[in-house]
Amino acid sequence: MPEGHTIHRLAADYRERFGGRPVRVSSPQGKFADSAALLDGAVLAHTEAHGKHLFLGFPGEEWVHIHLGLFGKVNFGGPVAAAADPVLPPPTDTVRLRLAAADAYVDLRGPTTCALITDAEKRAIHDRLGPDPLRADDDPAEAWRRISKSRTTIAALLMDQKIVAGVGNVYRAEVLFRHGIDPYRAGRDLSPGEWTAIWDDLAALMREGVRLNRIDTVRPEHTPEAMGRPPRVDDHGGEVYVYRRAHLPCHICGTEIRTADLAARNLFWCPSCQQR
DNA sequence: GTAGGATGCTAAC
DNA sequence: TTAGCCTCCTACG
Repeated sequence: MPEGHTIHRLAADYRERFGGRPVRVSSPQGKFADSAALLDGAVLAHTEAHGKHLFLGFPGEEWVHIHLGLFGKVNFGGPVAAAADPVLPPPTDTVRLRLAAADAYVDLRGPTTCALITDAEKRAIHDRLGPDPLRADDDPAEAWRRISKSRTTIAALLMDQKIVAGVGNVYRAEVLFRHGIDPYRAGRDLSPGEWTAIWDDLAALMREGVRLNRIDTVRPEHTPEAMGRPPRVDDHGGEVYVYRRAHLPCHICGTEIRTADLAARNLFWCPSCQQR
């Protein structure tokens, strides 16, 4: 689940359900227990996302820094139904962080990072992240400065959070397909216009991802209905062109989708639609 | 029941 | 470049 759109969505969901209210803070799994005790009863004052990093702000410029990594999951819930005196279900023992109010809770499991940090430490995290297509004030030129000088492949550059924040393996594969760009092209071989188009498309796709809480990248004219084909089911919940479709025919040209290892991640692309 | 993978990242070699 | 971390789910016996 967790690419940047998930994290921005979580920032909004945490704010909507707990923002401005005092929250009970606990760490049933234990690894965040000391910090949870310090925060217990404090008001959740801010929530913010930058790329795949989530920040929960408490009074005194203290922040809970959360990074889901590959496995992290967040689960919102309410009281057990049909109880005369509504009670929240007890957390299971893998819950790293639970925030709870009288009528709602949110559980965090399996994150790479869940730590209490200072405002200065938070600033340092922002400083090492590139611009995020989902942050309105972020500047794509900052990313272009590095991409346009780099011999590294655009596929690797898009996954580098120092260069662009929030893009993961799905958006990487899909945006390159949508622009017909060979993933192995060097960053410096892209034109400024190509970069602008990629950035604008990422911003639009990821905004849609926040809204729907899933990744859909297939243009209306390429949906199965539009192309007169049987409906398809992508097993990660969204509709995509190439991600995890290795050896299946390309939706547009029928060529077999290829896959390869790139920087320890699976890359997917259509060798026919994505040339130059 | 078990193995293997997954939308991520970092430290160590 | 590799191992390691964190958890859950599916596929396969």
